[in-house]
Formats: sequence, C-alpha cells, structure tokens
Amino acid sequence: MATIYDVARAAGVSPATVSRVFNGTSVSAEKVDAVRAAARELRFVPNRTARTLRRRSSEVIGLIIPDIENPYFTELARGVEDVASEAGYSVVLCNSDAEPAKEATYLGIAVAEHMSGVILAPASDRSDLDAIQSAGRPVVAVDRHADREIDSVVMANRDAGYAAASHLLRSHRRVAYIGGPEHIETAAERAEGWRQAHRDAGVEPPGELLLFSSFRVDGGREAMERLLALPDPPDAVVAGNNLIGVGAIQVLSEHALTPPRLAVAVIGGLPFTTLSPSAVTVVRLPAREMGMTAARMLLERVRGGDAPPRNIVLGGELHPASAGD
Amino acid sequence: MATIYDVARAAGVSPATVSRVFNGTSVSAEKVDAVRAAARELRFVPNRTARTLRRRSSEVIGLIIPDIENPYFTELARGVEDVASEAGYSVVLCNSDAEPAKEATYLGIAVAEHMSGVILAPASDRSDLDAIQSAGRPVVAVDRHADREIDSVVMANRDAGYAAASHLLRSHRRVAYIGGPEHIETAAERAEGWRQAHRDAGVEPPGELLLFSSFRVDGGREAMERLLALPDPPDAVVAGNNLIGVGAIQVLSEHALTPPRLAVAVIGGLPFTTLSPSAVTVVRLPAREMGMTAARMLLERVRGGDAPPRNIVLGGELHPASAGD
DNA sequence: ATGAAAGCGCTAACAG
DNA sequence: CTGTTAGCGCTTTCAT
Repeated sequence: MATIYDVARAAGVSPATVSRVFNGTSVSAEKVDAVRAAARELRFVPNRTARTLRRRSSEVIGLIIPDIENPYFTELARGVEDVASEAGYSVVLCNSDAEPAKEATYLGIAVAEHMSGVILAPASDRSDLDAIQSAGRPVVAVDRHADREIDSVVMANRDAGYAAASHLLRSHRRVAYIGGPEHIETAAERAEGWRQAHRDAGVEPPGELLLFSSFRVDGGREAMERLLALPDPPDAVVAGNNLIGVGAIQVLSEHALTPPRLAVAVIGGLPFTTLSPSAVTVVRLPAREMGMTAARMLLERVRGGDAPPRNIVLGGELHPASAGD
Repeated sequence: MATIYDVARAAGVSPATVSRVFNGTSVSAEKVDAVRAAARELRFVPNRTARTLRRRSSEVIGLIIPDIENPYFTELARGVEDVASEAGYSVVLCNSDAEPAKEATYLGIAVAEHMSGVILAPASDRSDLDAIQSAGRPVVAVDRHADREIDSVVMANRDAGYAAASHLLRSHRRVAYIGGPEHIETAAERAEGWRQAHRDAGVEPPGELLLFSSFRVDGGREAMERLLALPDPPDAVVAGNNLIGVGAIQVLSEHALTPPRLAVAVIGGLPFTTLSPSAVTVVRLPAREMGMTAARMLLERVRGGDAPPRNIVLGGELHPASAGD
C-alpha cells in the first residue's frame, strides 16, 4: 500500500504536490507527469479514509430504504445510483426493514462515516434526524415525508389512487381498495384518492371495501381473501402498491378469478408480472425518477445549496395503463 | 461533534481511557461510568473514519452484485446482511451492472475504503483481484467462481438444470432450455443438466431447443418467441433463471399459451409471480442461504482464518415444486 | 489500570 | 507553482 510519501519520493516532489495532482489543483506539467508515472509504478491508490478524516466528508451518500426486496425501492435505488455515480459519489444502500431502530443505526453510521448526506425513505413518521442534522449533513426524504422541514420528493399518491379507482369505476360497480397500514402517509393518501373517485362518480365510498393491510405480498393476499369472503364481494379492486397487487392477484388466480375476470388496478409497476399485458391496469409510479430527483437535490445541498426546503411531488399526470411495467 | 478528547476532559480521564471504554478493554468500573455519562451528555459518537485510519480496517464488507433489480440477488444480499449485521458489520451494496469496469471501480473503492473484505458475484471470468488481494483483503466469490483459488459458494447448477428438465420430460416430448449467455458458468452448467436429463431419458438432447440468451426478462421474451416460431415448437420449456422465466411466461400468455398450457419449469424462485401456484414448476435456488454462507466464510477470513480455499456447492437436493416462491 | 505520545495517510494553510 | 507543517480523531505501544 503505497502512500503519497512513497510517490513523492519516487517522483522527487513533495507530498503536497502529489496530493495536488490527485485533486486537480495547479501543478506544472512535468511534475504532473512524474507523479503520475511514479503513482502507476507503485500502484498507488489514494487512501480514502485518510482523505475523509482530513476533509471531514466522504464522497458517499447513504440511501436508507425499508425493503430492499421490493422492486419499487430497487428501482428508486437505481435512480439514485445513476445520478450519484455520474457526480463521482458512491452510494451505500441500507435496509431499515421498516424498523425505526435499524433506521436509527444506519443514520448513526452515516454521521460516523462522514457520509456527505442521506436519502431516507422514512420508516416511521418520527425519524430521529437530530444527530445527523446537527452534524450538518443534509437529508432528503423520499416516498414519504419526514416529520420536519427538509427536502422531500414524493409521489402524487392521491392522484394515483384517484386514477386507479376512477378508471375501474367506469365499468364496475363495486371497486375495493387494499392499502398499506393506514398510518403510513402513502397508504392514506392513495385511499383518499379512491374515496374521491367514488364521490366524483356520485357514489358514497363503500366502507366495507376499504381495507388497510401491509405493503407486502401477504398483506395483499390476506386482504383479498377477506374481500372475496364478503356477502357482496367487489367486482374490481385497487391494489395500494406493487406487492399488494401481487398478493391479491395470486389469491384471485387461486379462486379462478384471474384478472380480468375480476378487474384489478395496481398502483406502482409490476416489473415481474407474468400476466398478459392487457389483464391488469397499472398506474405507474416513477420510482427511478424519484431517486434521480432526490439525488440531485441532495447533491445540491452537499455543494452548499441553502435554499428553503422544497417538496417535490412526482407524477402529476398519471395514466392508467396496461401491465407489463 | 464531540471527540474522545472532549469526553476525556468531561470525565476527568485520558483520551486513551475513553478509547478503552469503547473498545472493551479493562477499565475500572467507576471510570467506565464516568466516561459513559460524559459520552451520553456530549452525544459522543466515535468517529469511524479515524478509527479505520488508525486500525487500517473498517467493519464494513462490500457486496458486489451484477443486478440489484434481480430478486435473486437481493435475496442473496439479505442473507449477507443478516449474518454481517449480527456480527457487527455493515454491508455496502454495489451494483456492477455485470460490467467488468464498474466491478473494478468498486473493488478499488473497497481497498481504498479499507473494507474488511468483499463478497463478489463476478461479472466476468477475469475479475482483477490483484489489488484487493495484495492489500490482504479476503474475497469470496458467490454464484460463480472467480478465476483464481478463493473461497466460493455456488449453486448446484447442473443438478438444478437436471431436476427441471427431467421433471418436464416425465410428461412432455419436446423440452426446451433457455439459458443466459453460454460463456457464463451458471448458464452452461444448467444447460448441461438439461442435456444429461435427456440422455438419461434415452433421448438425444434436441439442439434446436437449446437457446442461450441473456439472464434478463427481455432475454427470456426474445428466446421464447424464437422457440414458438419453430416448425416443431416445444411443448415444455426450462427457464435458466427467474427473469428468463418471467419473460418466457409473458410471451406465452400473449400467445394464449399461459402455463400449464405449455409447461414451464423455472430455475430460481418466482417471488412476485401472479400465477396460481400449480401452474409453473419451480426449482428453488437458496439465494439467501448462499449469502449467509458466503458472509460466514468471509468473516472467518477477516478474523484471520487461513484454511485452504473452500468451494461450497449449495442445494444438493433440489426438488421441483409449484410456483409461489 | 491508566496516561503520554506517536502516528495511520491525507489535505490545507502558510510561506516562499 | 511548490514545499513545510500541522493536524483530522482515534488506537496502541510503552511507561508508570
């Protein structure tokens, strides 16, 4: 492990000059060459840890998401990564499992490792951002808002719920909604869209068709079973996210009600659906774009931007479309 | 950002003692208490960067995978993470996109950041491990072998291909295979299992039914289209991985051949399938276990284990089962 | 058991 | 443009 001292000696310059060469400050051409040659010769790799310690900041940004196995979040991660690596930042992906405790651990790591900033999909509405904020590290919230005034980028959840429900209401009488936990903002907002679509269609939202579950496959399964067991079951259903959609459709298939036998609209993409594209309606959520936007906002803050916090809502024009992602 | 010096002053001890308290070496009970109190008071968080610089090793392990959006790899990541965090290590997830150049970049970051070690799903058969190995950092290969003698854990790919094909051959005449790129070891081995199953069934493997494509959804789609266009199309197909399976089934659905109309066996889980569980045969690959095993092996090396490199093959007894993950 | 002191490798004033 | 120097915050001998 060669250091800048080794390189400096080999190139006949001072360590500072070596550092300058690797940081793009002005050095005479000949010395640059000498340093580069020596560095190559010695297989010199700058020690990032030392640099981070000195600079008190590293070129990595943290991304904390609640479920690394949910394609929605990996797509988001993709977006973050693309923008970040373009700008020379690495991103480290942390899985909070939707547990505030794990989230707190990772937030702690972020400050202890001097990460430049964090993009956080909050696990609860009470994320403790005190430590990281007082360390001066910017945080941007994605998917859900944090409990304080920080940059955030979220989906037009209400619109998505509205689009899905009103699409189904055009040709169906009893349109159910299966959402995530009611206390999660995204679930509540999408449900509100569902309600509004009913009202705008001149119908009172049927309370027994509104189910809050979990944003996971088993949540969708269990809720769908309950809906089918109703005395007067729905003839259409809005799935509050991709995984709920998967679970609901699985149950329908098991009951020989594979869509479009019973109509389904899913909020969020179905990247690995094996259904024919026309069978299910999808209201796509631009997760990748959300990641890219969040990354850009974060980098702006990292570079010292101090505009007032902005809240960006993505997907103003949500079109129900066929499945297939 | 309090430092150990601040804590030391507040607690009336030396910085060394504070360090000892946080590293579990012997310190008298009263000083421990004083230090802990002061640390809490000052909201002290040990600076990991400084520790890493001094110790020349950090408690993070790198995990480099070719496709973060493939559930197979996120499941693997889950396994790694569970074992690692249990042992007090964080894992940073890096997406090589199956590009050797990106892989090389991340390998470089791993040494520059003093990561304890790396778990690598090689993007090619010529990963350059010189730098990281000469830095003394252990590497364990997962999913595919590296081009040199290091610990590795892979799937019983041949068996998986064999199990899938022989299952289908019990009730079908023309069983195709769609695999990833032929030069990728996993693809080649699974194909070999498919061939062997034919021979054991007393049939010559039909060359026109063996297609090498890409390990992605579009690869599966395109190959399935080609198979259906054959003069004598197959009546069953083995998908070489989960994404190929998704693509193939999508195409089948579009041609009104939804499984089990045309029989499909998929190598690897179908976590988000929306098919009824009995429609598709799945030969499950224990990705999570692979991650856990790799993490354990890596940690052993990190702790100084110097046994000769081991090669672990997972899933000796692969049972074809119904879909649904 | 505890403290003093010397760095880990790099960067950023500050001179020159 | 270039070199000297002083740390970043922590761990770890080496004494005591």
